[in-house]
Amino acid sequence: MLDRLNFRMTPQRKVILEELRKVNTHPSADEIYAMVRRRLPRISLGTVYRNLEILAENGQIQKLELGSSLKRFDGVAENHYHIRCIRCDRVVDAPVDFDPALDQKLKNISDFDIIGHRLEFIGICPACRKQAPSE
Amino acid sequence: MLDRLNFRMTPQRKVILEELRKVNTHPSADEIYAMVRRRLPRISLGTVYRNLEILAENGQIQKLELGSSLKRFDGVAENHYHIRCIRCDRVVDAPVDFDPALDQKLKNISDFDIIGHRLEFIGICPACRKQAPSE
DNA sequence: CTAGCTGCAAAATCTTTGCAAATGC
DNA sequence: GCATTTGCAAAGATTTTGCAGCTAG
Repeated sequence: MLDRLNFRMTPQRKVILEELRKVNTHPSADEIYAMVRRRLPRISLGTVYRNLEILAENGQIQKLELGSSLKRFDGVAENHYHIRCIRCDRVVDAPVDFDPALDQKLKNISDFDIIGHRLEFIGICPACRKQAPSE
Repeated sequence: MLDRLNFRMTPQRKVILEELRKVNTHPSADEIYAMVRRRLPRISLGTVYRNLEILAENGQIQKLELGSSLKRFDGVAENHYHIRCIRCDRVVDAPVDFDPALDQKLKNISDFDIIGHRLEFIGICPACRKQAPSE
C-alpha cells in the first residue's frame, strides 16, 4: 500500500486530522463531521468521508472496522480467530487455538469488565498472491 | 445476554442455520439470502436479517463485525488494541502492548501471507456497569 | 389459542460518487 | 497551470421496521 504521490494538505484535511487527534473516543465519520463543522461550518460530509479514507490509506489514522462494510456470519459458535484477505476480503478460520488467557491480561489494569476478545489476522490469500505477487 | 424465552424453530430459521453451517466462507447476509433462497424461494431478506440477529444473540452463530454498523476512526496510527463496550458501543484504547509476535504463530501454518492483526476486547465500561450492574 | 414469526414494501442509516467550481503547490 | 480537492446533491448499499396475515408449540 503505497502513499499517494500528490498529497495536498487542505484546511479541511488538516482540521479533520487535528480534531481526530484531540480525542480518544474513536468517533464515527458522522461524529467527526460534527466536530470539524464547529471550525469549518461549510465542510460537507462527503469531504469528511473522502479525507478519512485518504488519511487511513496514508497511515496517518486508523479505520477500526476493517474490511468491507458488510457484516459477515459464521456458523461456528465456538470462539476462534479469523484471517481476512486484504485484497478480496475473503475470511477464513485461523489455524491457531483460541487463547482465553488473553482476557486475563486486562482483568486488573482496565476499568472495564472484560467479557472476551476478538482477534482477526490480516493477510493476503493464496489466490490473490498469485494474481499480483508483489506490489 | 440471556437467551430468548420462546425461541421457535421455524423452517426459515432452520434452513438459515443449516446453510450457514454447511459452508466455511463466512458469508454476508445477502449471500446467505441467496443460499437459503434456493431451498425456500419465498423467504425475504428481512427474515434473513432478523434470524441472523436472533441466532447470534442465542450464541448459535457468530457475527464477525461486532459493534455497531458504523466505522470508527482512530487518530493514533500506531498499532494498538481496543476495548469496546458491549452496551454503549464506546471504544477505548486497551492498556496492553501490541504483540507483533502473534503474527509469527501463523507464519508457517497458514497459506496466507500474514500482514498483521487486529485485536479487540469486549467488555462493559464503568458507566454502563453502574447503570445496570447485573443482568 | 397466541406469542412469535413471516413476506412485503417502505424507511432509515451509512457511504460513495458525479460534477462544476475552487485551490494548493 | 493543472491535478487535486471541495461542496452539493443524488445515488448506492446495507440494514431495520410497520403491518397484517400466518404458524409452531
